[in-house]
Amino acid sequence: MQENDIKNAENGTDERPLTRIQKRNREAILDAALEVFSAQGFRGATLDQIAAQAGLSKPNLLYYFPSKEAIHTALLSGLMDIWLAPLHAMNPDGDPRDEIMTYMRRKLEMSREMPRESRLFANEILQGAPRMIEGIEGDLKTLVDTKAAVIQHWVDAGRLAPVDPYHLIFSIWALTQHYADFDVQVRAVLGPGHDPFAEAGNFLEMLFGRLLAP
Amino acid sequence: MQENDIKNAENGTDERPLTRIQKRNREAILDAALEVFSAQGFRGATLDQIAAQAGLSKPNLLYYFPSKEAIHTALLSGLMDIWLAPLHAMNPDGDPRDEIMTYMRRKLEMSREMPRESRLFANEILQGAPRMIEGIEGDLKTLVDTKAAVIQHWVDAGRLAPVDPYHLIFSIWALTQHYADFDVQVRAVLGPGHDPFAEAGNFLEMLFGRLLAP
DNA sequence: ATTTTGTTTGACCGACCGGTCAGGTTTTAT
DNA sequence: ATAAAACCTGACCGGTCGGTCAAACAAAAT
Repeated sequence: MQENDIKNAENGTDERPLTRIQKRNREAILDAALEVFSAQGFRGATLDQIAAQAGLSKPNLLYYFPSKEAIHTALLSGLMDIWLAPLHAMNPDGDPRDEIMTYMRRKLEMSREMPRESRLFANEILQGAPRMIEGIEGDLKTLVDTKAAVIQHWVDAGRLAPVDPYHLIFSIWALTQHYADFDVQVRAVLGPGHDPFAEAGNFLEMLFGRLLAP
Repeated sequence: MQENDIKNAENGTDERPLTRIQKRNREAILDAALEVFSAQGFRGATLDQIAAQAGLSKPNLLYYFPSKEAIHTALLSGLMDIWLAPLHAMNPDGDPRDEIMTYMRRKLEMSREMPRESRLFANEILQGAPRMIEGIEGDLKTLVDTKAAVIQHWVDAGRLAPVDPYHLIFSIWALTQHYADFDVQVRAVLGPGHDPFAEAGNFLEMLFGRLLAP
């Protein structure tokens, strides 16, 4: 007989620890799926494309994930936390302008270093967020509500120019993610010899600097 | 015998004038295609969806347009002019701040009244603009270059706060289109009882007012 | 009234889609 | 060494994809 009831101490579900091969292939699949989903959207992407990108056969993909849907869900849920981290890090006890400027800088940095993730989210929301609306109405709204209240307190205390906290946050999202999501357009318009993200950094420093000045 | 060589005076191609039925059905198809393409992207959309939305049979679609690709192209080329119109209307002889604020207001108005068109463009650019890169590198870049030069002259003449003209235009695009493209997210975060576009109007008036103040 | 032209559709095609499965191969545990 | 477990694949399945076509139908011109 065989000891079979392995319990994972972290979550109580019965999961065996991942083998080297499982770890390597799951990562390869998720990376390939990020590449393809972010460039094609969910419906536009195919398992064959993802398999080819990952260097695996299609049946082998489905050995590690039960369905196309499951791969997509795994990507989105894994990314939600990463995406919210910079906003989560905004400190109510810090200096108002510093905190908001730091948040903006971190979001721009994420756009530069994780453009595929940004485009994955953009694709999903553009298409009505059918597989993400729960997380948006839940975790995301809760976090934004919390941080918007913090900003509102700063405004009420006269420590910040009077701005609508929600639309301030939206403006940071819009401006920073634009450089990842519309990268092709930005580069085509600017032409060669430009560093869009570096220029955006300077521009956004000035824009938000002026917006938040008392 | 029949007089058959009808020449269109406008472009020299031999096109008969459109029938009432042709006009009606072409419009129905393009409207349905806008609905579906903007919500699903090119690859994600199907001819059956478009046909159903238009109230026509699939073969009948292909009686009016030779292919899925042709419908998409017709939509994009028809929309490019509409999309560029507000920027085109920016008057070099007008008051700098008025001209830029008016441009921002028109873009926000377009986001409110033509969200499907905005999402169609967003989908295309997100996915690398494979069917639009020509127009972006051509007409769009040319127009932006021209207007950026105008803005730069305003800055050089001290009539406007010193801003990078290209990124000023990008910021207007990002902020106004965000409310159309990410409508689902914006509404989910704000919750019920909000008019996102009205609030955005107020917020952007203040934001660009402060940015452009001398 | 009839012929010509324009419009519409059901049936169908090959290609591709997500997903399955039996069986082979490699790795790991004993 | 060998048995068990984990890993991988070619062949295949039913459904959907974009697109075709012959034939029926409707509108307009004569």
